[in-house]
Amino acid sequence: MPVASCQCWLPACDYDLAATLTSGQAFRWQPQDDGWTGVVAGRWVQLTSRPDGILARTATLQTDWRWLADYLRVEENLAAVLESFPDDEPMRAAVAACRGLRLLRQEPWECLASFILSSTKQIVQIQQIVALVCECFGEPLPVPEGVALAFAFPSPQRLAAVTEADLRACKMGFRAPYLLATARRVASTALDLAGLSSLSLESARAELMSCPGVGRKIADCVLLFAGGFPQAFPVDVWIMKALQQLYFSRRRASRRRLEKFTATHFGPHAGYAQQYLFHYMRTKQSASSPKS
DNA sequence: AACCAGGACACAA
DNA sequence: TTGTGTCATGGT
Repeated sequence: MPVASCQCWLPACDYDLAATLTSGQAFRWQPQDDGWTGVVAGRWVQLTSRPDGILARTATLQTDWRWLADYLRVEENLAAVLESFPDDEPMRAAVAACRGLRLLRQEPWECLASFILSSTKQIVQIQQIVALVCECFGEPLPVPEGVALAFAFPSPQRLAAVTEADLRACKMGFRAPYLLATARRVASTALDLAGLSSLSLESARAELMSCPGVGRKIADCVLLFAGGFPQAFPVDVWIMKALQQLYFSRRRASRRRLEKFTATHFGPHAGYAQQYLFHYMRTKQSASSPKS
């Protein structure tokens, strides 16, 4: 049966939708026509960038669009965030190169599961694995006519009920037992993801790190991208490279020293600054690398 | 065709 | 505390 689609206009200035959706924080967005399609809060969505806002389209009737405005954080004052960054050369360069890049507010479970799958994988591969997991175990969603099938991200209960072999069939390799064990922890309510935001940064981080396959970096990704902790500062290989060559050139700082630096130097929106550095390093490299 | 990817973990020294 | 090997897969 044909599904009536529904549209909404979200005003937003200085919002680089493409950079935001491809900057390695969310893994379910794919380009389609002149916009992007994905799944937010269990709904198929198509987003199209406009000079002064974002055009959103869903497959079913929506009376309240807060779920999407919250996800996109369209109400956030980006100028205030950028002004809180340290006034140094690396941050000036990153902001100049990535202006309009935003942080999203994702659902904790999908974010946690996705980043467990992210370890030692390129962003393209993470997208493929996550897509497979959704196709295999997620509930099918209503989509407009003529649009490819879409699936919800599978619940922790659903993943807790599958086998490690089922997960390995999704090409996730050694991450399969990690995802399975964590899904079972969340499904059994041994880990309360919704309650993380009421904890201190340190306590919330410790809670996440009690999950198998979740170390400091993945925990900080979940805290920053879904937990509402603006000071969480995930350090991956790109950020490490940025810190070494932009802030500690040839001084070989200790891990303890780097930890203190990332926790103090970048201000109250350190996680935002981190995302700018991350995207800056990645796009800078691909721009200078030869293409076939 | 090597090298490396939004790491975590057990185990050296 | 910091260094190394291992894990699985495939993009560049």
